[in-house]
Amino acid sequence: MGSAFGQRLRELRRQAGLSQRRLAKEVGVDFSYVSKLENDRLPAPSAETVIRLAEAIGASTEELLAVAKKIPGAVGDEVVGEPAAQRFLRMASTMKLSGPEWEAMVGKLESLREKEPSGGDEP
Amino acid sequence: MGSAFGQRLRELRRQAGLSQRRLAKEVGVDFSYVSKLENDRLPAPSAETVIRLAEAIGASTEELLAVAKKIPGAVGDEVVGEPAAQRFLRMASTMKLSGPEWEAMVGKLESLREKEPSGGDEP
DNA sequence: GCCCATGTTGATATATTACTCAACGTTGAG
DNA sequence: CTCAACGTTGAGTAATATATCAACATGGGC
Repeated sequence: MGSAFGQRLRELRRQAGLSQRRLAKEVGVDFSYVSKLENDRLPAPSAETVIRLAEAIGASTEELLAVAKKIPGAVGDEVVGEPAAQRFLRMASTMKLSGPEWEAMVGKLESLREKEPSGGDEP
Repeated sequence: MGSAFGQRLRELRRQAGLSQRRLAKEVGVDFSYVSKLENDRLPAPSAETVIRLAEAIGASTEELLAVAKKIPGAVGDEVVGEPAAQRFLRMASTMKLSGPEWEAMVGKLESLREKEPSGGDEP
């Protein structure tokens, strides 16, 4: 199982009509690096570089981060400070949550705060 | 902003009645490493070492992982492959979820699968 | 034929992570 | 005193992450 990152990057770059060199220049990396990424000769780049790549080719940062299996440092650092967050992640991992299930959890997250903050802590 | 990891590790180790050398031996690291960790002279260890430390001192792995701000590789790799998971994490991060809110999300996770699988398509 | 834009490859560089090793200081028991 | 267990410190190492640089190959346009 290759990382699939390279293949997807190549697809998206071509859809954007960019050469490797042009893309590389826009995101600020060496063009040969892009080539190696597309051929899976090197592991996926840092989350920050993945994000710049996604932006340059007009793709979803979340999709590209997902295929790269990277978490932006800021997000990770912010999230993991709570023991309950650790529990949540471990459970989600062992349950192997599907995409739709994750979507459902996003929905729960939204509803967490959009309902009246009247003071009660459980509905 | 010290990492707080060192202080907590020291507390827990003392509660467990272990010397630095004894603990180090049990988890398989050098004793001087434990000393530096407790004095915040070095950043928190890898998630795997944090877990072994927690086990050796009889503490909650989740608490120690949380103060170390580390995610076990297995968990991270499992979780981040879904774009929706990336969205979830980013939202959770910007919302700065509190402990109780994370607990609530754990509850949602549990209820996700314990309710009748009415249309089950796999045995 | 020559150029030049594109893509590929091998060797190498730099930073960070995650530690170890050797030496030194302190304190209480015998 | 001395020695033994405990703790602290400075320097160094090994592995991984994250790339760069120089060189080469290919195909289309003039």
